[in-house]
Formats: sequence, C-alpha cells, structure tokens
Amino acid sequence: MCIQEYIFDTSLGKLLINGNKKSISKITLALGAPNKTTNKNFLLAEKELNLYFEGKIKEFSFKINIFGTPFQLKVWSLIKKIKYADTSFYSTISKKLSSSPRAVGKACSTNPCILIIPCHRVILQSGKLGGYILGSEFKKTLLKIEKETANEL
DNA sequence: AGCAACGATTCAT
DNA sequence: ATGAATCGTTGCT
Repeated sequence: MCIQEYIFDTSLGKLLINGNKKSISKITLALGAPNKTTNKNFLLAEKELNLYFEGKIKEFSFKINIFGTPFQLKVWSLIKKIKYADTSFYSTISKKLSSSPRAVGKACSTNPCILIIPCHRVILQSGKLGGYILGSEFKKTLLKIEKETANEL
C-alpha cells in the first residue's frame, strides 16, 4: 500500500523506481544512493531493465500504473505501440490525436516511466533526434542499442 | 474563469 | 536561418 522507492545501478547509470507492492508508477534516473528492497516487482524490473540495456530483451513484463491528464494518457498509449528499434515522429502522433507536435513533445517530457513508455523512439520529422528527459545523448544511446540488437531477438 | 507564457515541433519565408 | 503557427499545461489574476 505505501509508496516505496528503490535505487539500483545499471550500465547506463543509477535508476530510481517507485510504486507499491502491485505496480510501478515511476522510473527515472536516480540522484541518491542505491538501497535494498524485498519488493518482488522492483527486483523483476531491475532484472529486466538490465537485460534491456544489454540488448537481450525488448519488452517488459512488470506491471505499471501511471497517472496523467487524458491527453497525456492518449499520447503515452500511442507511444507504447512503437516497436523496438522503430521510430515515430512527434507530428505523426499529433495528427492521430488532432493535436500539435509541440503538445506531443510536452506530453513526452512528462513521461513518468522512461523505457516502458518508449518516448526515446519519438523523433523530429526532420530526422533529428529532438529532446529527451535525460539528454539527447541518452536518447541516442538507447536507439543505438535497439538498432544494433533488433535482429538478434 | 480567463489569459499569458512556455515547450522534447513544424512550416513558410 | 529566422519567424509564425500550434495546442496542452501551468501559473498567474
């Protein structure tokens, strides 16, 4: 019932997960120090996220429970449909919602669960990568991992 | 409630 | 390269 936090090391830096016994509601880069947990859901997430960074899995099985405005939920749900190693444009998503590319970008910037909602796969129509919560270098790295391992999975 | 300002953008000069 | 258009959100009043 009560909210827990778990911080752990990965090959791309420390991550922070928070949520409760049943589901995860946030995943971000961590500022604090790693800690311990007995939460099965968190340990499963840690395992899968590490495998993902190694390019060994492309989907996650742990449960998430996120909150947002109706518009944000629509955007995030469309982003979840973008397949591993694939990309989409801010503009194509905005057209599906009769909205604007900038509004979609803003919704991306409030993504509560990086990687689970793969907003790193959303790029500019011009081919440039565009922004990312953790910086465009991080975005580039993720896309590179996916591209290099897409055929082996 | 209404309004102005601000984006992880895009399109036309 | 620069500027206008765009639309959901936030932070005023």
